[in-house]
Amino acid sequence: MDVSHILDHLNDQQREAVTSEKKHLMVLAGAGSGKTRVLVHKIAWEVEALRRNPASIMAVTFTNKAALEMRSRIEELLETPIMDGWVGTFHGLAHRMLKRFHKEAGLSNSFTILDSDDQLRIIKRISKELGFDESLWPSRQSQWQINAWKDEGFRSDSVDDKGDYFKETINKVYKEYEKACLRDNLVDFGELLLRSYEVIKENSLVKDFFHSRFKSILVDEFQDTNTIQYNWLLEIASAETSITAVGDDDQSIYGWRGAKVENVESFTKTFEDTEIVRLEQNYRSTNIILGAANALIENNVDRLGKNLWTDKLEGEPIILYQAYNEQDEARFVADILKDWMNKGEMYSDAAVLYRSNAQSRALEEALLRSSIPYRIYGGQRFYERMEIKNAIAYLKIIFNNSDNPAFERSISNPTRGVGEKTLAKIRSTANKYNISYIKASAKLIDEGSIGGRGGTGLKSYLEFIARCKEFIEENPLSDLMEEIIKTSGLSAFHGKEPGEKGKTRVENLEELISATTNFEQSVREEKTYKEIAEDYLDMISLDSGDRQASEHDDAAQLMTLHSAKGLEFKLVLITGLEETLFPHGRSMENPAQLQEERRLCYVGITRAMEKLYITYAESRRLHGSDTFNPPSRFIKEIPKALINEIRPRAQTHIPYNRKDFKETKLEFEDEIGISLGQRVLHKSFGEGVVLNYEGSGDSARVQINFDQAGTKWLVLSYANLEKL
DNA sequence: ACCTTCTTTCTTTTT
DNA sequence: GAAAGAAGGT
Repeated sequence: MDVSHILDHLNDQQREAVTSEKKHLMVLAGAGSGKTRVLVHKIAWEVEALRRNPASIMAVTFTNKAALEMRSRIEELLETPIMDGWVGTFHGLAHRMLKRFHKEAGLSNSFTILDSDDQLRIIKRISKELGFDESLWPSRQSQWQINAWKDEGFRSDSVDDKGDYFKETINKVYKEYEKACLRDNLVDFGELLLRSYEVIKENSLVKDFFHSRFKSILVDEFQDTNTIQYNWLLEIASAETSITAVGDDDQSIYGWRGAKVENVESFTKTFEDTEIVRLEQNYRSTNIILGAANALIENNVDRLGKNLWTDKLEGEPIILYQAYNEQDEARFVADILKDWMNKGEMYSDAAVLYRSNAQSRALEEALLRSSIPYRIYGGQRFYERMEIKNAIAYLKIIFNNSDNPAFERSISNPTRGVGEKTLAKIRSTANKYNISYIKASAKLIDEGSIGGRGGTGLKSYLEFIARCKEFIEENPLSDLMEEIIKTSGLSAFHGKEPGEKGKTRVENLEELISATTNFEQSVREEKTYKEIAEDYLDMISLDSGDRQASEHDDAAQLMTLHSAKGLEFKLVLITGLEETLFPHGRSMENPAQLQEERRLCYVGITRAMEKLYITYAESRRLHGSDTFNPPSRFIKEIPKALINEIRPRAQTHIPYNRKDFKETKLEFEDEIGISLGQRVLHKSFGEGVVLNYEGSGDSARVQINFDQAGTKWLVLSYANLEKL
């Protein structure tokens, strides 16, 4: 067969990667160097040149979106649909494995996937039952720690908590949480991976299945793998399996949620027969933009090393704008976008990036004022909305009696007189007889042990669920969905919430009905109504829907730097480059975290194809008070020659806040005797400049940027500062 | 069970 | 300054 078409449009490095004959392959793919291209072509190469069965290839990604894109690009290149291919996300593939081998995994065939909301609710209950004070031991924190342990591969009995009071305490919650999950057949996201890792490791039948089937595993965004994902991959691979890992250590920005860049290095060390290919030619950005990115990232140590180059034009200089405050910054952004459009460009080719979501408000207001259409990424996703989750809970309980979280959610939304007390009764009965909550409720009703409001409500609920079960035998999913939303009283319940909120909720519920209609129409095979509904539930359990609004309008894109990864835009504006904001204050002390911030900045810069703007504000209203932060250190790390700095125009543009600034400054000076910007001397930290303050009297604290020691908050009455 | 008021917190986010 | 969550009152 002629396979040249696979190699035709690749550069030397890309071709080297695709045709590499070593057993394993590590592709260090710089931003915009065509990494997905290599991944897709590598698969095509294995199928067409090496004559591998497509079913023997596994391709793993992190997001559903990436998996979908990879699949369709492979199909496009091979000109044939992949029928039984294991192309998907880590969690999706682990889920598939656990469904197939549920017996071996010690799960029932209808285990429930717990999202983080449900997980938190269960942890809260356990924490309470153990008598922990929520304010001392916040459940959120316990949840975080438990998930971190799972990501590291620890079960509660293997956690090393000896002598660590904090860990010992949370591990008590973990232990109970494990029990509860086991009893109710609940599997959280971390558990999908941990459990499937354990099964394949310990069960030879499962191991044989994977080892004999998969000859090649390809992993995207390898720098984002955490410990359990890495080990999971190593378990799935047999001694004969070749692994292709594609990643970029410079774009590792998820260390805070357990991702280990070190996996890149340990992979090449563990497997001797690994070819390392660097993709360094960038097809995206101008020379100037790339120069800035390269110079910035040079400041990180521990890099694997890589220097992007391009044969594109120099391009225009990067523009740096110093704004008075966040409003001025936003206005500037709006002006630039207007200009962009007036030059005949599309808004949708422009992105405005920021470090944290809170920054979007000022930008949105300015864009709204200038009537610039924008689309904002972030915020809640469709299947995470409360009203949607409530409706879905009904669907879940109809198809799975033992889905206790779905029972709890549906029984109390809408409220029907069944409160905490009745629920406690149901829970204890269920535990006593080892039955599901819904069976326990039926039992209690039959026994007549629940009377009054609770009894009536519970009874009609059970009848409703029973009716729905019959309904789906003869009717499509979308009709059932409509029945649930209308007849259960959910629509009315959410509709009477105050203000716009209630209206949107009802609209979303309507939207859910059409979502199910769409799903039905996309099903190709002959399936019963019931099967389609079950597929739908499976689909949404690992895909929380889109987070963006209407696709079609020509709108400027607003998003955090994190969500910009993997995207590209002709015009990029990175806003809020101020110390404490970006790099974020919480990451400034720790060198590893600071490097991650720098990589985040690198990701931001490398999103730009043609034109890059960087802005920062002298003063910014944050958490209700004005802050004055110096420009980000990242700005200084970009060579001056690549930057064109522009300052605000006429003084008349000075906004009101400027006045407030002076007033607070004066007040503060009167009271405390120190003003912002004042240089001071501290006994141990040396010289520094006052950046910010809060509080008054004895509790007043000042933030000082010391020349040597960095930025610190000090209580003024103890600091003994000397004015210089 | 529901509503109101107070307190607390304020990075990033996929599955 | 605002949103979310807890606590307390009806």
